[in-house]
Amino acid sequence: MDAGEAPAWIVLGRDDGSVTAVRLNGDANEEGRDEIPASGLTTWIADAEARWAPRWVWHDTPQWYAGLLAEGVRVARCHDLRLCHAILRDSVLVADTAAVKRSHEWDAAPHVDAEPDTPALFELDDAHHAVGPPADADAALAEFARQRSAILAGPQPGRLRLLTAAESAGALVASELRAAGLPWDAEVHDRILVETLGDRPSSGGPPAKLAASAERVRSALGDPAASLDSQPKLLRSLHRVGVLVESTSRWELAEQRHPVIEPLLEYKKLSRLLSANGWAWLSEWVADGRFRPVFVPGGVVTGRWASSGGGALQLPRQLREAVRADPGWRLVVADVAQLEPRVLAAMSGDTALAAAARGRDLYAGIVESGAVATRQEAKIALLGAMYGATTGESGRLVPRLRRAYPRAMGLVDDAARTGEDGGVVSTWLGRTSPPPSEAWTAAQSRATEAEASGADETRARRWARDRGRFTRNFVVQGTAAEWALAWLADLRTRLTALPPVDAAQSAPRSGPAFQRQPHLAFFLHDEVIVHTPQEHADAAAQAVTDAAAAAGRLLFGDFPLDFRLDVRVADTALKD
DNA sequence: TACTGGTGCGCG
DNA sequence: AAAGCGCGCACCAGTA
Repeated sequence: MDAGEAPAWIVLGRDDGSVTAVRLNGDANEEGRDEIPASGLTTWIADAEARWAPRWVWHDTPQWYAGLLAEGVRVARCHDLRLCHAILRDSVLVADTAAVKRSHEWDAAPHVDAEPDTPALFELDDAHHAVGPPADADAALAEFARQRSAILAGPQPGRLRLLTAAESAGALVASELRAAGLPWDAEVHDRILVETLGDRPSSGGPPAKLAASAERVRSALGDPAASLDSQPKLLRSLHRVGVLVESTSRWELAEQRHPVIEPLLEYKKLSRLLSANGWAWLSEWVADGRFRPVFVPGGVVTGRWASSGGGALQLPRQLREAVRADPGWRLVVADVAQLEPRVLAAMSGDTALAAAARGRDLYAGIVESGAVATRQEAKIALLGAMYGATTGESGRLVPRLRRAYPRAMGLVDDAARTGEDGGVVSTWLGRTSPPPSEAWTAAQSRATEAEASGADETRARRWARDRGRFTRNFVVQGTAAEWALAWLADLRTRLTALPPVDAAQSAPRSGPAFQRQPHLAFFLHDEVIVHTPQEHADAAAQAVTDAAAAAGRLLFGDFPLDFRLDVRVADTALKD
C-alpha cells in the first residue's frame, strides 16, 4: 500500500482472480492503483479502513461486504454502484442527457445470493449474458464517474448526494443485519407452536389442535372428506351448507352466521401459523440462535426494503416473544409513531399538520384541532388520504382533512393527478417513480380515439385511477423510506462509537464483527431492534432516539416537527 | 415435472 | 370483502 495523501474514495474491482483498488482524491482524480491478491484482500481493506476511512466504491455491496463481515471487518461508508445507478437512472433530478441514464449494463436486479465469490456472479442467463452488474475495476470507475457527474450537474445535488449516501449505508446495514442475525430462541418458538397447534407430529400429519379444528369444520359442513386447503373446493362446500360467500377470506366469513364459521376461522389461523412459521420454517431459518433473513435494500419501487426468504418482513406478532437477547445482553425495540403522516407534514411544509403532530400522538392532535371527532376517525381519514380512498367511511372523512390541512392534502392530491395523467413523481430526496408501462399508455390513447368503445374508456379510466393511487402513495411511502434510511445510517454510526465490551461479556453467536458491540439486529420500515450488551443498553436506547432527531434534521432542516419514537429496553421483542 | 396465475394472509 | 398503498410466501389449480 502506497503512502501519500489519504484517498477520499477507493474503487474496488475484480479482474481475473485478483482485486484492483483504485485510490481517488477528493476531486475523484486517480492517485494510484494496487493489485491485491485475493488471499490478502480482507487485511488490505481493514488496514485501509483504519488508516484512511475512505468511502468504498464497489459494484454490489453484499458481494464485497459479506466476506469482510465473516472475517470481522466492518467499513464505515460505501457507494453502491448498482443501487445508486437504479436511483439516478430514473431520477428527475438528473438530466435526460446524463450518461448514467444510458449505462444499461448497470440495470441489474438485486443480488439475493449474499455470498461473495460464488458462481452466482458468473451465472449465465438464457441469452448467455452475465447476470448482475460489471465487477471489474474499469467498469466501476467509469460508472462512478458517470454517477458523480450526474449528481453534481443536477439542480439539487445535495439531495441526490444524501440519497445515494443513505441508500449505500442501507446496503451496509442490510449485510450487517444478515451477518449478525436476530437473536431467536427456538425453544420459545417451539413452545408457542405446541401451545397453539399441539404437539409436533412425529409422522408428517397435522398437529393435534389443527386436526381437531379441521374435524369441527368438516362436521359443521357435514362432509367428513371436505377439503379445507383448496379455495374452490372449500367455497363449494360452504355454498352447499348455505353459506353464500363470494370468497373464503376471513373478512367475508366473519360476517356470516353459521356453525362452520367459528371453527373455520380458527382452522385458517392455525394452518397459517403452521405453514408460514411452523417447525419447517424454524429448522430452515433459525440456526445457532439466530434468524438470518436476506434483506433487499431498494427492493421496492418506492425505495423501501424488500426481503427474500424467511418472510423477514412478515414475522407475525404472535412470534415476537421468540426474539430473545443473549444472556447479559438486551434488546432495544423502537418504532416511529405515525411516520408517514409526519413525513407528509414535513415535505409539504404543512405547519398545521406538524403542529397537530408535535409532542404527541398525531391522531390525537388532529382530533384536538376539531377536524374529526375520534382518534379512529383521524387514522382512517389520514390513511385514506395517503392511499387514495374514495368510498366508505374513509372516503367520506378525507374532505374534512382537505379543509384542515390543505397543504399536506394538496401534495398527495397533486401526486395523484400527475400519475393519472401519465407523469412521474418524486420523493423528497429525488427518487422518481417509474414511467407508466407501454400497455398503460396505449390504453389511454386508445380511449381518446373516435372509435373507442365504452369498455376501452372504462378500462383507461380505471387504470388511470390505479396509477394515481400509486403515485399518490409513492411520494409519502418513498420519503418515509428515505427518513428511515437516514435513521438507520446515523444509528449505525452512533452504535459503532460505543466501546466494545470485554470478551467475558461477548455474544459469540453474533459473529466476529458484532459480538462485542451493540448492533442493529432487525429493521422493518419504521422499526428497529438493537441487540446490545447490558452495560450499553441505555446508551443504545439514547442513540436510537438521537438518530431519529438527526434524521429529521438531515432531511427537513429546521422544520418544526418531531419524529416520536416508542422505545423499550427488554429481553424480548414482545410488545406490552 | 416445472411453470404461472389466483387466492389468502402475514407485515408496514 | 376490506374500503385504499407497498410487499413475500404458501398453497392449489390449470397448463405445458
